[in-house]
Amino acid sequence: MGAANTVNGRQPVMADVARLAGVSHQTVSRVLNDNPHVKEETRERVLVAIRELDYRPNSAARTLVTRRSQTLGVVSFDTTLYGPASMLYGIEQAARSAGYFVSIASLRSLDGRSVQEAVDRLRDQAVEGVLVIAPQTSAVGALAQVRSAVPVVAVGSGTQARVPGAAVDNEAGARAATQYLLHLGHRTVHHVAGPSNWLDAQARRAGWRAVLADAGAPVPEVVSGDWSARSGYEAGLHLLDNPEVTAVFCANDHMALGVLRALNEAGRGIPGDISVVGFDDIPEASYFTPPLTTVRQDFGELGRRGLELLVAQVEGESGSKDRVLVAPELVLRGSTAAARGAG
Amino acid sequence: MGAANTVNGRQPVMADVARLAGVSHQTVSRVLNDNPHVKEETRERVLVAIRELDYRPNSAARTLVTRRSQTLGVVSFDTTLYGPASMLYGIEQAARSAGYFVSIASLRSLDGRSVQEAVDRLRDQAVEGVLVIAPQTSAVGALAQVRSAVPVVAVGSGTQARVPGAAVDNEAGARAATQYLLHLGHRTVHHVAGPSNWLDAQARRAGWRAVLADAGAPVPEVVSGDWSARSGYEAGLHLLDNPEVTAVFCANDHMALGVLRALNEAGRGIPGDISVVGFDDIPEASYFTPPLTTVRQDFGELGRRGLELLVAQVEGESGSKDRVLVAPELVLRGSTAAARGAG
DNA sequence: CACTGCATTGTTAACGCTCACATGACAACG
DNA sequence: CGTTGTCATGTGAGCGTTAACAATGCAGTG
Repeated sequence: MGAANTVNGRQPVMADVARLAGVSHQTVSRVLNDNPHVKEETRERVLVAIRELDYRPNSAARTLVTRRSQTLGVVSFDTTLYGPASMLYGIEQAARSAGYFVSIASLRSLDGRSVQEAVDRLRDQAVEGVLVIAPQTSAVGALAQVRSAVPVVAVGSGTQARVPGAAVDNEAGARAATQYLLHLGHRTVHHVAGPSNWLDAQARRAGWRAVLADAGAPVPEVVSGDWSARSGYEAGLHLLDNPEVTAVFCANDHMALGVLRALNEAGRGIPGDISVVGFDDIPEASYFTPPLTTVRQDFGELGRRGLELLVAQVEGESGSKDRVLVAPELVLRGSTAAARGAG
Repeated sequence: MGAANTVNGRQPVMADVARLAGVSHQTVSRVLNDNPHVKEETRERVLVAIRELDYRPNSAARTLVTRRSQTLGVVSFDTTLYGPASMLYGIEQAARSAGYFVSIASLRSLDGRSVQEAVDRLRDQAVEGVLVIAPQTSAVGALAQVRSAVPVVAVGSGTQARVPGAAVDNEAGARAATQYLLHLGHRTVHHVAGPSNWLDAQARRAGWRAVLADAGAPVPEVVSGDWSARSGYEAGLHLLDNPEVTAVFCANDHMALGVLRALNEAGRGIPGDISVVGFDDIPEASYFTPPLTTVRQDFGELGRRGLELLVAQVEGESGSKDRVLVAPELVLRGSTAAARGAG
């Protein structure tokens, strides 16, 4: 077998393959690019030579002449969180199957300058399009301002962003959760919201409020957190002050975890005394104490859809949609039950 | 101000800048590469022209001639998990500050072919080095076989990998956890292990066993899980069968969460009846019920150190280390207490 | 049999940059 | 006042690929 891998001590190039196969370099190029005007026998000979030398095309040279890098960029804020991490995973898979490479750039902070900086960084790499995972209003606002020669698509950034993107229908999810709690007979539902500068937090809060308003239920004051379990815990302590609380809808599972912890510590029964619902359905949610009723969103799917959107733009498909909404799903577990004295 | 961004409808190139500044393209190149042989006044003129046209160097052309892509590749298995996600984050930051771009490739499965495929994919992009986040023995084995013209470094892959890399000292962490439980007066410590094909799982198990052996404590049979909370829950159910269990060391926090859940359900007091220790210190660990004593490992640091290692290899620094061990730290919380009837 | 058309292959010129070397100016030196 | 050296700049080649066009051969056609 082959795998020489060097010719005169350097990486083999197209000309080396051509020489070995007894053809011109252009014929090698044709074989590589599946050009039909190559005799079958010649093609074979070239392929053998390629294998023999373990030749790999130089992507820089190809990019230089075709002006296509086959690379897409992903900008993300905190890939440590479950959501962004899962989206990134979905994105990479979709990119590969669409024939693109993926380059990443993470944001230092959320101001416009930082977003522009990351996009520039990717532009320097000649990416053909940019996908942004940054669900904060500031980031999205910055995004709308970004000067870019290439298409930019947002993923998971609420539904009102001024740039094309794929997002979960947060409002629908929040409505489903709130409605379910009301159906269980709770007089009203309290809400532990996410940071108000996150689009997702805004949408979930809006959905929750809309359902209460429609049902004529009182709309309690919102307690806000920062998505962390710690902030959920603090919100939980706050809710404990109010004996009327019987149902809580948390804007994400981590905060729900904190709430559960606060309630457990205080000896409140869940769901006996208080029902709790989360949002996200992180893998651990079924193993909370008690298992958490929550709204599942498929982050991987979101990433894939976002990437498809971007590819459509990059490849200039006319009439391609510029907005995709993914429906979330309410998952029932042990943290919710009928209100005391209700049906 | 400037930002013309096109010259005759195309992206500006070095020659356009040169013309505008009244110099040769080579002088522009010198300015861009901080060559000292440029008169200050000329440099200024060039910089102005660059800004005026919003010129950005074509990276493909530069890569073609310098044979350096300024890009490093990262191969990872499941970026959805907290550990890998955090490492990726650390890696990207370190890469940026070292002046490199980061391209990612995720693995479909863990066999050697898949690893080779991912590395090849990155090679096709002309990366100058590859960082692998894949802590399974199979992946590391495959890694040792990988044919690659560029340096390959593993991150978080136990301490015995046959390729250079950065890892947490899992054994030390496990020893610390086990020792602590023994000090609390527990007769012995049970272990919920990770999948046996993960190097981390092996090392943690080895550390646990070594301490028990040294202390002359009985070494109970190990219960194995797959890192998930679900498997921890099942392990917990299993442990409940044995009334002698008073202390459990879990190989990660998610499994510890499952164990907590099983014990809570069964009405066992934690830490009154049973003490539980985890490993990782995920952000939620302090909000488990009860808060989890665990072994903290700094994944971000791990990623940074791994990247530094890789950069040292890429830049051919002689005498550079090829192995870095990061020390973990035992974090005490509410899930552990002295054994009943002990000191 | 000259002529057209198609399949196959080769030749040459970009792509935009850096490297090696050439050039010109001007000061310092004997 | 020619020689040497140094700084600042320019010139030309080449990196490895694809695109455009040219050339060849061979079958089919009138």
